[in-house]
Amino acid sequence: MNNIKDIAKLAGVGVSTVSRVLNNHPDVNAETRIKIQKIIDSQNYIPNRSARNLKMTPTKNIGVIVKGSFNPFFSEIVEIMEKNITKRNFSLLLHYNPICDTEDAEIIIEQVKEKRLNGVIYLGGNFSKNSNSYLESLDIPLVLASSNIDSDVDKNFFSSISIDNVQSAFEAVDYLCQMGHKNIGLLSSGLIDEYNGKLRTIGYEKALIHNNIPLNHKYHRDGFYTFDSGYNMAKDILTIHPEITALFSTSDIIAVGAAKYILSAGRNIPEDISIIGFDGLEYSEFFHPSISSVKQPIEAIGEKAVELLFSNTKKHILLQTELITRNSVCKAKGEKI
Amino acid sequence: MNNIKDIAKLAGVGVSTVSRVLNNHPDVNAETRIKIQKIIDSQNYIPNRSARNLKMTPTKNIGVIVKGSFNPFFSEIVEIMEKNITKRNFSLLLHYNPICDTEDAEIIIEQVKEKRLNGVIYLGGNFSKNSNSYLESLDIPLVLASSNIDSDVDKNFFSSISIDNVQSAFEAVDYLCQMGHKNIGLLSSGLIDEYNGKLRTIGYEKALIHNNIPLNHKYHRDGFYTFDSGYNMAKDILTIHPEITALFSTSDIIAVGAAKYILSAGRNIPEDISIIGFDGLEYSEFFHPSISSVKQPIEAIGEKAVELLFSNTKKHILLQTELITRNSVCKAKGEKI
DNA sequence: CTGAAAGCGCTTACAG
DNA sequence: CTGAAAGCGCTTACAG
Repeated sequence: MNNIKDIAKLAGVGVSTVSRVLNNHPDVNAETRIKIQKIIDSQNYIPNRSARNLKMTPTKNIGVIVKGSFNPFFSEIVEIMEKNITKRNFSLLLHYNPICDTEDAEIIIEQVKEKRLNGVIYLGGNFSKNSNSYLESLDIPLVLASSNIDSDVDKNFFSSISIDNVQSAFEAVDYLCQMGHKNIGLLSSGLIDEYNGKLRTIGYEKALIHNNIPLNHKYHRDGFYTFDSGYNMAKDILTIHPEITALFSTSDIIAVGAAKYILSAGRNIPEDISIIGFDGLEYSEFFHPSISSVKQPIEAIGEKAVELLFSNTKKHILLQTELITRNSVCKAKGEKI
Repeated sequence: MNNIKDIAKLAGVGVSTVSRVLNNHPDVNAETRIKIQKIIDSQNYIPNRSARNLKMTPTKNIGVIVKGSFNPFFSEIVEIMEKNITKRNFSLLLHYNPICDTEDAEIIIEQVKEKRLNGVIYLGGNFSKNSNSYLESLDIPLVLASSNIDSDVDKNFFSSISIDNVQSAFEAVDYLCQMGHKNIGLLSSGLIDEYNGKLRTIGYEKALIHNNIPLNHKYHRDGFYTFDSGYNMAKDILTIHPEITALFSTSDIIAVGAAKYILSAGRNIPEDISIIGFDGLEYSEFFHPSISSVKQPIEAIGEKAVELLFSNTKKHILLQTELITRNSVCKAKGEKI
């Protein structure tokens, strides 16, 4: 595999001229350009990006770093960001940060150095006290979107955007209460996502209190973001507590797993058990019956994040969600319609 | 943000010594090492990976490049590869190649140069005649897994592993025939994945012929890998052809969308319509009723790909799939059990 | 319009 | 055990 010197030699020109052709600089003689381009093509020459990054002065690159790899929720947000970043004549450089034990804040610095970024949007991830020193040393704008930010993180060095987890969960559970449900189970993602799990649990509890329903910690299960986990949590809680008539789940995947258990056990949704999920993904819509869900404002997250990045101010925004009612919730038995 | 020179100056040592600490080289005085490490930590210094890549001689790096971003099917395969690569004391460097108009083969060269890879496994993607010159110039082992490889690609420069699409589809549709179905609709992903769509269509047709059922091209719909597409194709085909009693879908996502339509229309699965998906994903298992599916040999793909990479031979392997029967298929009406 | 040279931030023989 | 120097493959002023 050859480098720019080989190409220059083959073309009988200097490396600078080859570089100019590579980068579409205007001041190259037309014939020379064609000659060089032919050699580049025939050799299948591809410049080494590491060398390029090392030398190039930052040119309108926004890094979008996604924590975890296969999350359909983030995938849609990235698409929206792409549009909004390109609109401003910047490029989006996407990086997936696999779940590992390196600090998320550290990854940001690493990517900024490696790719000479002019700004970073980080999707997801966890930021704690340990992040502070990294974030402080960053000299370009940073926006954290849907990230878990501990209360001891210094918020002066970045902007952030997320949903009001407590309020969102409150609305969903309050709706269940208004439909007459009193024994409402909570299936949370607490084992894998303590942050969101906890906030949504608080919303759940607030809704019960608001409706004068005593809290019962036995109605709370913690699990993972998997169908399986939802299935098993539902099986467990509904077997032990047959008096439960509704389930609030902190994720659609968990809700689908739970719904699958309910139907498999020969019971009906919503007649026997009402259920609400969280995220508003297609999973829940295409389950049968379609599962009601708290829809995350995907578009707004994508747009606002880019807007914040370019705004030269540090802001921390909480977005509202929307409760999508589909066919998985009905009045509790004995309640009048 | 500082570089290795700054650290060296701060520590009062040469850059080489800092580099040695960074790379855990043994021959550094213990005290010096501690002193330098302290400064590295306090400065939150992170080496520039571009510079590193540029200089470092290749050291046991295997690149795994995934085409397209959010595919749960690939996600599991990557996990298995990770285990098998680490077992051999190599590291897996993951790269997601977003769908764009750059040749997949070109991306391989680019990544090899940028990251100094010792081998590449490419998951998915398309390889045509245009790929030949790139693949030829590659001087490290390459394995294409689940990729679409045109017949005019020169197979002497890489190994490959994929499933027997024709046979897999044949088995699924043959099973449908044996259950007495004669009017079998085909919902294919042909609009977005011509390659797999075509091969699975051939398997479908072979099965019908094998069972003396005349082909009817009106029973064939092409769409995308989305729930929505499956829903709409099912709606269309079942409305126009009420005589259809079974559906074969070339993807689980399409199958779930189709199943959702069937149930939404007030019809039953499998009593009114039988349905089989493809891939064996959790989507289909957790739908209610669980949808039968052609399961891809995920483990085998992951293991064999790594094995081939390290084997020093060029081989092209076709793996068998397994038809998982769940609750979405029954005998056609009028057929005796 | 073109080329020689400096330098991006590292690593690694080499000499000590 | 340590440091000065060369060089990875590019880009970009600079001089012509």
